[in-house]
Amino acid sequence: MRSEFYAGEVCAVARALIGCVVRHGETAGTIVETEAYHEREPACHAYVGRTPRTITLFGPPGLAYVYRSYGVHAMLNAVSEPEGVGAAVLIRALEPLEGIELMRARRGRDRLEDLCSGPGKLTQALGIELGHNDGDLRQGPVTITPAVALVGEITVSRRIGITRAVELPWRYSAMGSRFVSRRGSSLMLEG
DNA sequence: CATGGGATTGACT
DNA sequence: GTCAATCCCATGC
Repeated sequence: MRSEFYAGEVCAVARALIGCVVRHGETAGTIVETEAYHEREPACHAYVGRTPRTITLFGPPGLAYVYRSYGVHAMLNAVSEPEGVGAAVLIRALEPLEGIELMRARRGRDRLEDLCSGPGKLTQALGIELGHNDGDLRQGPVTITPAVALVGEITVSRRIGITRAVELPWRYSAMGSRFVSRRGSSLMLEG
């Protein structure tokens, strides 16, 4: 991934990440669902400004922002937009690609569709933890690399699981993929 | 220092 | 459909 890739407008980055590959150790998956978050809207953690929690979001583009959700799950984001702007793309679902047996062991599930079809599931399947916060997604240990296969049509819809700025159509998913997360509005606002 | 709220998931009714 | 688990950290006193 070229270094300026993540410096672009966060929704463009979220769309462009569909089809790219997330890898950690021997596990990897193709991104099929993302959401964009930006400091100017209240659903974004960076909305409150720079705090110990959000400082990574204001760092250079291409960093991993990993935080704990509901005290249980780790969430993986790609810091986007130029340094100084708090924005990131939440990686919400992957199509399992490599290390599937290890994913099954970590998840305690067998079905391929149950391994990475949600932001908390994919971090568990790939072994991504809070300690990966602030890491460089171009260097590893957690990496994102460009799409290898042709990327099909992308569906745009509203973000899932938030209570503020719910109207923004900032969720992107691979049309027809059986590996996307299942919850939330299925309203399609754009092809 | 005490409190409260999640960018979720899985089990259960 | 409902609900608890569980912890980081922003906020307010």
